[in-house]
Amino acid sequence: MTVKQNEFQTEKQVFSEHIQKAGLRHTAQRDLILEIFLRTEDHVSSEDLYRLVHKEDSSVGHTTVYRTLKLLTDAGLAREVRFGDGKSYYEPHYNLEHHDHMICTGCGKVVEFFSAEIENLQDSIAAEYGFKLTHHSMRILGLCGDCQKRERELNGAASGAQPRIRVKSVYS
Amino acid sequence: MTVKQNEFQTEKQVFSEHIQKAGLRHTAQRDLILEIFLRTEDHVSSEDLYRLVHKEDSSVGHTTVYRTLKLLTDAGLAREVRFGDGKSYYEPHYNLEHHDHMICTGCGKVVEFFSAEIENLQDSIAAEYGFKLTHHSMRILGLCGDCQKRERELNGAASGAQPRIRVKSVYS
DNA sequence: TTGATTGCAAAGCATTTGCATGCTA
DNA sequence: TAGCATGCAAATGCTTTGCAATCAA
Repeated sequence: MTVKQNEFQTEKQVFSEHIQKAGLRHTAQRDLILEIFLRTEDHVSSEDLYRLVHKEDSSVGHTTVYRTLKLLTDAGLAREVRFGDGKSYYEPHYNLEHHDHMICTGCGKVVEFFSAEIENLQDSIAAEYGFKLTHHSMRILGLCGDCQKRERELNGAASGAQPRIRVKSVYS
Repeated sequence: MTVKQNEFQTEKQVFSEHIQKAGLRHTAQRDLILEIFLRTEDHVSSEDLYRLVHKEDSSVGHTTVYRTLKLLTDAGLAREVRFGDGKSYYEPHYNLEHHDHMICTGCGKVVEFFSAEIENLQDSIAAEYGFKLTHHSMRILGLCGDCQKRERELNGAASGAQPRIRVKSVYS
């Protein structure tokens, strides 16, 4: 494969350790899937990742990608997010600052953001109810600037659903 | 049917108006589904609501419940929430103060809470990115007090997944 | 050698859709 | 009467599972 050997050393190590601790096995498929997953930006669905992996090694099946994404999530290397379309998306998680998502209902654009104040408030709310917070997800749905503009231009014409586009994320 | 006639007058009116404005039709099924939906507490899945409705009128089909829940959402009477198990849940929305959810990953208990500070922060974040916020959802996942206790008692025994129980909500 | 892992195909779910029939306006 | 609504059955789309073959340790 065409993958550089010394990228993502830490993540690979975390993965190896998780595999050993859990008594699982090291396989070429898992390596490849991890490697390609770590190179993704934004949020990949299992299907997205499957296609990427399949391009490099067409012997890897859908099922393995599904199973490996769960494994990566368990290992703390991936985070599962849902945007409300019924699918699961995954994003590399390790050593990444936690963030939340704002999604445009017009074009599907996803903006990632982080707010320390909101994080703190979530902690105190959890504490208030005696919960030990493990993680959380927050989604803000709205219309992005472009879509507001487009809506003003169409003005009144039933705009219907725009094709769902996922653009490169914007970090705050 | 055994439904009291003067409950939920406002909601019924909102529904009627929505139906008229959209050029749709008034049917016995829609009335019954709305009526029963408004009497639910917590969050019902389409399946849950179907069973409740079916008990009163066994001629009502699954499909109609699905379609009516979407209609109620459009009319602003229902809110769709997802807890991450792949299903959609709905809760009566009209005239209810907005709230978010905290979910116990041990027993599935759902606590509803509201934080004005978080609401405000969400507004400013949306504004910062030029979004016109329409709605949002926030889920906090963690272990509730009881499950923490149970975990401490089992202490080390692989606890596995507890049966998923949905308890009556706690309002803040 | 042992048993975890894989990929295929099939099964499971929740949800949606096609279509003939029924019913509202 | 026109055409929206209904309910059934079938289709869809994502995810999971059963299983025989494969492969890591």
